[in-house]
Amino acid sequence: MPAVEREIGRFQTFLQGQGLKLTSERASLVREIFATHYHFEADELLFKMKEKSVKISRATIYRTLELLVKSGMVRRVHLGEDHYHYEHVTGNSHHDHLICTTCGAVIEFHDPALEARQREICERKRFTPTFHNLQILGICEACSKKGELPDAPDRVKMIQLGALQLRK
Amino acid sequence: MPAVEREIGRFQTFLQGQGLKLTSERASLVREIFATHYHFEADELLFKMKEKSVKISRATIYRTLELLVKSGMVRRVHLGEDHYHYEHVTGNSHHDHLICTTCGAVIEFHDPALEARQREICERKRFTPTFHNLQILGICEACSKKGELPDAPDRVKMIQLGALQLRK
DNA sequence: AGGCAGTTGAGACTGAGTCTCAAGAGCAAA
DNA sequence: TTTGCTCTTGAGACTCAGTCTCAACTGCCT
Repeated sequence: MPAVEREIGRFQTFLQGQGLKLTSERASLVREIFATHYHFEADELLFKMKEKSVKISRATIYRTLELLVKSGMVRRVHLGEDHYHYEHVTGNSHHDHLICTTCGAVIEFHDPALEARQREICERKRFTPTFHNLQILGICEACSKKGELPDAPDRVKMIQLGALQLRK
Repeated sequence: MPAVEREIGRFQTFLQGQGLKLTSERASLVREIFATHYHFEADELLFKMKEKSVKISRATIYRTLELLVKSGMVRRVHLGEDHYHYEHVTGNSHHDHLICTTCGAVIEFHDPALEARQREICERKRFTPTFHNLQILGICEACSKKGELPDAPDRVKMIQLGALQLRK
């Protein structure tokens, strides 16, 4: 009765509607995605499958992810990185992200008032929204308690530059 | 007198603070960015400079963009594409984006109520925000009137082709 | 003049993501 | 059973934005 099997069923229904088939590769991917991951990257998935000795190629992973995104079961999100992350969608719980620039933690939240306000803005601009994507970057509670600063390497560099100027 | 020259001055001040210099390459880039562009891509900039016979390398463009981002004069934004876009920051006018998935139009908006709500959310999660990034994808007024369907990335493709020719 | 940090362009490199192509699987009609 | 068709797959070539390296150059300081 695991929920994962239900997700595989949902995917199969979607595929059939498109005249496509649920293959063993596709099923393993759905199983992997819905069993353990929350936010993940395509290559991470490739690695995990290889670890489990499930033979599946990079191309198939990307192709399946595309199908999953089309089916609405998986979402592509930006997490402030220079490449995509994915997350599975359970039910219809849309949410947005707080991203800690110090430790990389990702905190999810959902706020109906925020969504309502966005809809108002769209109406005012006569824009028909289909999807949105909000990331708030900053420092999480744990990191601010530790007093850590974001972007440490830059700071170090600036201090070094400062020292050089002083010497001169 | 032109605002552009003031921006160059601002950049120079920033650079000096870091023990760096305002070179002619850096000045031309700032001039280009603040004169005409709003949202732009790095390769687009490379193309424009070549068009104007200003000799400047890809590496220098990326390096200068990085400095401009550090200085706070330019912002890196995601516009729903798979690579970065940049926008210059005038004053401190933060804004977010409505992005038409049919024609690629980008509509800016600023909504204090939305920002206030975001601050409330952060407070509740004890998260210290430094920056946020909101894109709402959908269909703009003109396109919904025309009844056009999303996903016609011709415009983007043309820019990529332009860049490709340049590259070699 | 010599030293030195900062800067540059050319081009090699990286790595996520895409595309191509030949081979295989499954199914349906003949 | 054979033929034909569509879907699917893996291997690996390819793309392209972005990064890195390195030798050459600049201009300032002593």
